Amino acid sequence: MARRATTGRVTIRTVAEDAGVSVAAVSKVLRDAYGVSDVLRAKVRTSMQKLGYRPHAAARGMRGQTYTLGVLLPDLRNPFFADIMAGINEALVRTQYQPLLGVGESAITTEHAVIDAMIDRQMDGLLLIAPRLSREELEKIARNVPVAMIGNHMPGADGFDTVNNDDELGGQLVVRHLNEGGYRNIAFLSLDLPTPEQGSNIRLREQGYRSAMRELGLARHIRVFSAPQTGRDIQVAARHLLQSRSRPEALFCWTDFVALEVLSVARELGLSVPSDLAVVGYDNTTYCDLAQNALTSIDQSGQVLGLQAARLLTERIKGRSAAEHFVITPRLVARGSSRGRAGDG
Amino acid sequence: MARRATTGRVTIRTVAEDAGVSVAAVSKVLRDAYGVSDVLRAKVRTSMQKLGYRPHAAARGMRGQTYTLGVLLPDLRNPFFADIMAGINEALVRTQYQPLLGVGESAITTEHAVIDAMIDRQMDGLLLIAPRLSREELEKIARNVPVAMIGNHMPGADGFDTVNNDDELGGQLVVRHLNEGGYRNIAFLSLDLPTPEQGSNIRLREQGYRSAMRELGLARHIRVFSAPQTGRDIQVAARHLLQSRSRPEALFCWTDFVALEVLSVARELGLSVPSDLAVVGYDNTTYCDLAQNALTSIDQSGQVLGLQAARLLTERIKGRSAAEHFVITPRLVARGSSRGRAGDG
DNA sequence: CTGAAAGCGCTTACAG
DNA sequence: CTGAAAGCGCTTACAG
Repeated sequence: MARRATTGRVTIRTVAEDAGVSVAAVSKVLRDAYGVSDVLRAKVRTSMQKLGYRPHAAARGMRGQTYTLGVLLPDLRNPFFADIMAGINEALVRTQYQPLLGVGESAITTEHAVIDAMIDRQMDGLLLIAPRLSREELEKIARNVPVAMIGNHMPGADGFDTVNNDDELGGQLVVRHLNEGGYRNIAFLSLDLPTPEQGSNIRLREQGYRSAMRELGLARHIRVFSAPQTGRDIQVAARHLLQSRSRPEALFCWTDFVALEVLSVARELGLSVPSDLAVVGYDNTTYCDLAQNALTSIDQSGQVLGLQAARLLTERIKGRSAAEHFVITPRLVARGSSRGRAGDG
Repeated sequence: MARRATTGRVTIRTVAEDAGVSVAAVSKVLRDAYGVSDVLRAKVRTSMQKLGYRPHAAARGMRGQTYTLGVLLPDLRNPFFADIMAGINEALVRTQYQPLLGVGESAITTEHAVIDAMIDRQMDGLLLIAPRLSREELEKIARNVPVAMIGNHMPGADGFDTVNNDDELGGQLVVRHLNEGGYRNIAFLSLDLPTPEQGSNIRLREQGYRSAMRELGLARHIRVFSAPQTGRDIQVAARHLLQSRSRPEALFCWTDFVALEVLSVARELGLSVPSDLAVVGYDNTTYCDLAQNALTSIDQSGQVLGLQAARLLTERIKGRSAAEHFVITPRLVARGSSRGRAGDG
């Protein structure tokens, strides 16, 4: 254990010796850098193959890149994030970059800890999915490391890129669809947030809901409720809402998971969907399609969001500094949960 | 950009100068290593705080540990993995270790790529969740890096630790429960695997199913079907099975997600659950509890599995070399989907 | 208990 | 196009 000089590890130097070239030359081949002849490159490649060389990421990280991208997820329960990851992987396949995920647990302190850990590990870029962090905090982080963000509108941000669907339009699509089905008394079920950020996607969905209601002359029916994050608490809030005298005819929930809980409570209360109550979600996750849910939802193309964000991030790592803000058009997928009011169809 | 000597980064050397001690001393404080006086330690801590020092993980990785644990997940769709992660985080909070996740996409080649990437980044240990890799491959990886595995029984493996629930018992619990509800013609719906590993948890659930059927004198009813991974394909297989003349009275599905698809198909076909057909899943994920599913399932305490595995892994990193194989007792959670046969209740 | 020095495996100017 | 040398920020024996 004394001196590890000949510990068996195949390093850039082993390869250099085997190929009969300098260490610097091997490094250049490794990085696909400019200034090596094809002959030399071929020799080095052969030696690498033969010796089973694997670059030591920590050593690379000391001087150059780590070829690691940090992806921050709010949680592991929402299957929507799987769509986003599929897009990220699609963008990164055939590149040298490896995505590694951290879970923020929807808590600002945990998010900070995870982001710090990623920066400490010299990750080349950060892809933040629906972070709770404020714009100031994000700008600060983006000064240290390239950042792209999904699921939070900050069109004015000039330190990092954003990729979103048009949440306001999404909210409008829902209201118009429900109105066509004969529903008038439509409420919005939002998330109970300690610090409601202005540009958050939830807030924009609500704005879309409000503006469409007004447009359709339904301003008097505008009502916004909110429920916490976890299953139990959602049920309590939903039960309270559905048992009240002023129960709405239709409930637009900010995300699918909440809508599924509402469907559950409606069934327990003996309400029939969609005649007594219409329910609409957001994200169009796989569960919407099950016959027992048949949940109408907004598809925001998670895979495209992920693909686009990963591309913007790698561009930024390569040097672009002007911020880009990409917005996708959402699409409503109608299912049984909003098929029409009793007596209207 | 020429020489970065004074680039502003706070390093161990900056701290040493500020505290008026040696670089080696700071390193020792950083690692909580033996052989520093309380006075020196206090001085160093103060300087670290004051300067906002953050250890450079890549540099640490060059010589010692990276304090990073790699967690390999098969996919991001199954909410069961969120329970496991909660346990992992619980075990790691207040330690220096940071878990970072990679997604294997249920494909051996991707799993290999992710594991290689983690090893290249000098992660201190790997926590593999239900990997597809063979025992030989796992033993080989475990020779390079400490490994703990969840969701795959390999009691004989002596190179790494395993943490599992007793899947065979789980399978037996399901059959006994269904039998008590008056079901006799009980089938098992397994996963279509290219290379079915012997000790895989799915295989053990099947064994439990078989042995319990025999025990109850139902050997003649033993039937094992299988379906692929993805939603669409599962539905096709389920539809075929439920439309056949020899439709079983009860279907035990290897995991909740498949059971939810079966419930969906049953509803589409106009079958009533549980009188025409009982359905049981495995993992007791949050969706089981929704009224529209009311899915009976086996709870294998994902959080405990994760907690235990993370503990074993850190022990192993600290030096233990004897393998440990931990097994948890599963528990059946009965819900409406298996309440009893028509005419029996 | 404390510190000077070597070295981990790369990348980066720089000189040839 | 090619290579020798310095250095990234730590940890690790080793000597004092």
